[in-house]
Amino acid sequence: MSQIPQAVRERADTLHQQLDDANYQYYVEDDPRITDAEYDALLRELQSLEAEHPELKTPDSPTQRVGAAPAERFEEVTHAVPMLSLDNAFDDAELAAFVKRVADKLECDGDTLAFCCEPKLDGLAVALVYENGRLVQGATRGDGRTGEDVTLNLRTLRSIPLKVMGKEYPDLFEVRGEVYMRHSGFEALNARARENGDKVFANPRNAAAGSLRQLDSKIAAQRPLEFCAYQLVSRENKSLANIDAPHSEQMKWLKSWGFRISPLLDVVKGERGVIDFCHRLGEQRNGLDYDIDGAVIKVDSLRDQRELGFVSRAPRWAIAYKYPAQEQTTTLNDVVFQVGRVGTLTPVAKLEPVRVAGVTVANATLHNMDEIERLGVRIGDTVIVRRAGDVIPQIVGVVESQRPATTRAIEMPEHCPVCGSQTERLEGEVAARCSGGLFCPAQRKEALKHFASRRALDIDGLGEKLIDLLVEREWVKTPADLFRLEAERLAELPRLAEKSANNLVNALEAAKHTTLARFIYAIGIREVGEATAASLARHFGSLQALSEASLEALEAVEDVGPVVARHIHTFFRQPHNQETLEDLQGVGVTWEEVEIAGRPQPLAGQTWVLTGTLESMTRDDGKARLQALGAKVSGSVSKKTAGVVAGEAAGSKLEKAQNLGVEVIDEREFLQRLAHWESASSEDAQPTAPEDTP
DNA sequence: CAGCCTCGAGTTCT
DNA sequence: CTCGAGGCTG
Repeated sequence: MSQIPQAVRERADTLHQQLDDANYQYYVEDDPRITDAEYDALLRELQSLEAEHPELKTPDSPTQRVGAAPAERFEEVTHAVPMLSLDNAFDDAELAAFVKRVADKLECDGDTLAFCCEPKLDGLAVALVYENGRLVQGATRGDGRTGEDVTLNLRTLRSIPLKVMGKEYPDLFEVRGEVYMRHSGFEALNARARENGDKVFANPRNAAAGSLRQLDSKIAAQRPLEFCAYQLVSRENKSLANIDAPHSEQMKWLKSWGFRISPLLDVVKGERGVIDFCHRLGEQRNGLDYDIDGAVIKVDSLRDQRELGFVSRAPRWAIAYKYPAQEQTTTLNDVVFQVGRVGTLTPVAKLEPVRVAGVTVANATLHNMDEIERLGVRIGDTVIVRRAGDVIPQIVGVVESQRPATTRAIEMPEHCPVCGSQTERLEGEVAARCSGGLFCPAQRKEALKHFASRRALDIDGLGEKLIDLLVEREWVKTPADLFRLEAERLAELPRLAEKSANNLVNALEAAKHTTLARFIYAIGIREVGEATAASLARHFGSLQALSEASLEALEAVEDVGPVVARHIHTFFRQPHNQETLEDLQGVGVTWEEVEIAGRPQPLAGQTWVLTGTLESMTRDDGKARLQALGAKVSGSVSKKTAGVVAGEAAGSKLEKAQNLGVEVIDEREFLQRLAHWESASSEDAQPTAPEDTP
């Protein structure tokens, strides 16, 4: 010891202190004072000093957060004070009942009773034991009575003080809290894993759990784990005079000792205060950088806590308020393959029905075989289902620890489940397809649905169920057959009374007159959607010209390259397609071949994007009016976008527009500009030309 | 040839 | 809405 020069020792102490302070500022105060690079430089300097003088290397040195040699297994730890679970409350009424129960038992006024409230982080509970201010043990909750000794892993968390700050603390105490991962850290971790081809984690909670249970603490050290304290358990009190201080007071001590506590922690009064806190937190929830699954409400007074005591395994003085889960686990019962309009086979998960964020989910798409492989999911597995900001449920992961012995692999069928044709997976493509074409009833149904859909011929009253029926009875094989349906015959169908049969026939009659663009879209050429169909209609002006166009002529059209040109070219040269097209014209389907032209188009060359909900019109109406002014209307924002119209509840597109500095206007401004543009463009228009919007 | 921009296709539940 | 892939541009 004595060989170490005084200056070196002092420098080491300073570095030690600076690094501890930096961790405290970053993790406890949320207020980084130095950059990551500066932190690393200080850490490296201390490491080199310690390398030269190993005596400087104390267990509480910041350099010791890098992890130690891998362990064989975790030792079992018995918690001196059991880590109990909490009762749950799922709504306001249950919160109110909790407050009343407590007030009645204490024989006091519930309205003035103080409760300490904080978010319930979605992570793993751990207990840290400090002796003489130094971290000596950290353990998982386990079953509440015994857990696993994960001290080496926990030492690597920079938000856990290895030595507590200040001087006033008990000789022996325990801090309980949650180990969790922030979204930002989780995303970065998964991005790295994806690059290295490693397994990605389904959610921050699983990532935190997996990281904490790493036997190699060097790996744990590289995981962005954090700790947030929620309770002080004093085992021995020699230096603190008032260990009976309210819970909220004790949380302040923890903070002063260098622990992170929730910045959202609040002391409130009575039922009103508790309920308001939970509602406020619910509103903040989506904006947080970490997952919470609810709030924890505790009676603040420790004396009251003691008086209330416990019922079986849960304290009477606390309750966990749980938000409806956005994520649930359930069993994957089966996987079926659905056949899409162009024959794409999509694996659909059949789930044991489970309530997720308010609705019961029984089906979820698995997209394709790549996704199945990525998830590593098998039939019979327990899977994690989420309904995030998006409404559509997705399977985000597998709970491998709960895999039964009898799971079955998911395999792409060799034959189409509907028509029995061979399936094929083209080189370089993710999807597999049924090769049956329109011979396959599933593809025929989907093609007809597409034909009748709103953006195509818009046949009112011809829904999914009816199409299924018509195809199964073989009344309809091609779109042209639709127009030969008769009301009396339709009325024979179950659940289709005379009135609706007549309505349908009328709707079919009305749909016969359409535009060239809609017609091209409706016939369902591969890779030809709404936008491409409109381009083709503008460019060729008639179906005749389009059907005779050479590959070169097709490629000259905007948005059409070799692949799409090939699809179009082939389509018009298939005999059955030619027949159907002739047949359609034969049964009286007509369209305007000449597109509206000649009117000035003030927005020519501009691309606009509509997002959110508009009050005075639908998005489609807005789109049509913009298009009539010469604008292109697209679904995604880029730096080439001329402007974005943001209605109510606009989401990611609005954000992207703001990031890219694209002009964003609200509905009022949009209406004013429309009026202006439309009047400007109608000045020169012929007086007889009607507006194409009401 | 890479990277950006757009379009097409598929999707759940009430 | 999101993903994947086709088309276009620098």
